[in-house]
Amino acid sequence: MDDILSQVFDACRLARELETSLRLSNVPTDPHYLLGSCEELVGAFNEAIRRLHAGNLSSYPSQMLLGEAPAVGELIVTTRIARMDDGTVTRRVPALRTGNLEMPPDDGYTWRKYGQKDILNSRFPRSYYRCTHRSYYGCEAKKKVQRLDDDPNTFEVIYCGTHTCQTSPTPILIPTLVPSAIGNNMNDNDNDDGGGGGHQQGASPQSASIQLRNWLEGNPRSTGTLLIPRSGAGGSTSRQVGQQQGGRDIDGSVAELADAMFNSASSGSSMDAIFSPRQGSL
DNA sequence: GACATTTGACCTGC
DNA sequence: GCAGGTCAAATGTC
Repeated sequence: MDDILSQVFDACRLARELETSLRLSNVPTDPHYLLGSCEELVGAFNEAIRRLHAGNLSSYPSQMLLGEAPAVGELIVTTRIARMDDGTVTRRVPALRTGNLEMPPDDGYTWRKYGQKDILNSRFPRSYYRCTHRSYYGCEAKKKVQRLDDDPNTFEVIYCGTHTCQTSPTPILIPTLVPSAIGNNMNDNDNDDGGGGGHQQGASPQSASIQLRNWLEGNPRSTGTLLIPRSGAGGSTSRQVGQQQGGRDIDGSVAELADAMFNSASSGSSMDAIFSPRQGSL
């Protein structure tokens, strides 16, 4: 398994190198260079996928293999979901092995941490988050995140309230670096929330993240399987998606692009144009 | 400067 | 009184 992780890390490293290269470049990027870089990226991820399908899936923790068999290109994180009478939803989310174990896998929303509390008889503190857009949209969504005592690699995430920020009529502008990986899904979601899914700040990865989240919620809700749209290896370490400062995150991270590409695969989106759709080989 | 996290203090319900 | 949840000032990051 380590070699697979190494391969994934390598692919992420390539993505970051490309990102850095693009950021440092003040001149229009050579299409041939871009093509070569993207092909190298895709090749690296494909290699990781190939190795995963070469029989290594059995090394996953059993809880990550619940539900349907993964499609090619899918980043699989399976959760156990419990819906309470009071409207709260509790999810047990395995920490991504390639990510920061101190952080729960991103769920596509943008959260602002407002408190942390040591809980009686718990080894790990509980963190309290509210939607970043509370002040703008009055979004009352909150979540509590706590690592399990008996399984520090698993987070218990308790969602309270629903997001209202996504219903803003403001159209989403996708970062230029993410032209199609998100766009296909965006159309799907426009049907779901009335052309919404809108968010502030125009073209930001945050918007892309919300789009991903919208798609994700529309997909696996009945299966108890949650596809976390982003791995810790893809970018942020101490922050979650989009929690960079306003305007500054306009540079779509190539690593995020890679993640978006990865996670878009199962919906038959543009990922299919990159990775062969459900290649059947497993 | 704007917005993030941290963390001790405060509030509330049991 | 205690534990969980929230507030808000201090501080950090970009």
